[in-house]
Amino acid sequence: MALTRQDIARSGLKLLNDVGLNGLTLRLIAGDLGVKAPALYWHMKNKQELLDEMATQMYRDSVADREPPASLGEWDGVAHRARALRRMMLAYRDGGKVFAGTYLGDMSLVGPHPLRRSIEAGLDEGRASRATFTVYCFVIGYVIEEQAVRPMPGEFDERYRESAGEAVLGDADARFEDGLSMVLSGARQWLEAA
Amino acid sequence: MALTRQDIARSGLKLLNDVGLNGLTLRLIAGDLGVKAPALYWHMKNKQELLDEMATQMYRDSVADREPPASLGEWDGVAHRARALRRMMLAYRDGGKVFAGTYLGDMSLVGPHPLRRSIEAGLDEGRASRATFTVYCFVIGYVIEEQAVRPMPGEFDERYRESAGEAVLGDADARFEDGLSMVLSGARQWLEAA
DNA sequence: AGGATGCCCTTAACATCGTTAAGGTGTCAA
DNA sequence: TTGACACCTTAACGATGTTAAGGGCATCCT
Repeated sequence: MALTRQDIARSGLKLLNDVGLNGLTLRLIAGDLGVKAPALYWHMKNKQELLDEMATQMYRDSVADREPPASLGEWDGVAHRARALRRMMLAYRDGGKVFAGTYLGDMSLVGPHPLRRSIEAGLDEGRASRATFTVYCFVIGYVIEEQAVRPMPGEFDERYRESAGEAVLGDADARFEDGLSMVLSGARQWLEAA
Repeated sequence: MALTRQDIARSGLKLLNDVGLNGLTLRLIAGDLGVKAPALYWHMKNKQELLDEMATQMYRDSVADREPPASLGEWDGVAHRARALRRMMLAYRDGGKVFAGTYLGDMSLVGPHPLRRSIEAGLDEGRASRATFTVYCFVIGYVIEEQAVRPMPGEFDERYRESAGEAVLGDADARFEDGLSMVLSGARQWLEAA
């Protein structure tokens, strides 16, 4: 059967864990799909488009994981999504670099605003977006730094052994929770002071 | 006169604004320095080491700009450094991607802890580091997203025109100040609740 | 039925990239 | 004078992203 852009993106994501972003080549992906490299150019116009599709695909695959239980309050939902976003990127080697700053093809994946209920109740939507965007930026930045030190869970870039401080070396999950709670409470209070 | 690692890094940073990270080639840098590409391998063992040196150099060049006036309080100093960190990355096309997650060669450039006075007065240093690291992550994440939409000040990636929200499209400086004030107050309160 | 029309892929090739091997030129010390 | 070392060149390698040209195979029109 004919290839689809999603097939290609999935193959790219699968291989990412083995070879990393630098080792990810069109010929490798094509080989994995039982096809020659130029065939990919029927489905996408260059490699950047493949990377964008990979980012879109990893976002798509994690949409269910990201959706918070309906029982959660809005801000617990924001925290839930932030953790899911981190999990998503950590699932792939260089996942942060692949996802950060790449163009998301299918914008409908983003879904309704996490603070939709408050917005319907009168909260300024622009301010609400700025607040959640701040949380988003923190997650992106944290994971990129995290993956620089730990390319994969369990691995460790030894160069950081003595130069980096405890804030980046210690238990990464706990450090993330610390930062997240700072950002969340800061964003929340910023919104309430209006 | 003989080349130095700093010469090479500076040339790389200068060319970055013209050709971007993807267009940055060893032969291009070598040509700019009046030298052939393999000459660079006398000074560094591969291209990644060049990128690390570039990150180190841009950090080095901005150290004066980052130092807050002595009159400022500690948290105003943290804000001052965060703004300087953003300016540093925005000064180069793809500056965020170059700097984020690259290994900083000269760790002495980081300087003393921004909250040094409070630490000497009894503040837990580990917690203080986690707080400032959170601010750092936000700045990194924000600038990466910012430069994805605006490769250079004044330019604009048109693909984002209709898909992205106001939080990323509007006045980037003002949006950064919003996010920064959220993160700062959140971090500060997290520290004080100990 | 038969020929044209697209879709999806292949083979071949290109320029350019990071990188290595080997060797040259200069300088400075013994 | 000779040797060693620092710094660079020339030549070349394999691999990469990308393009050009064409082939097989289904589908639809007449």
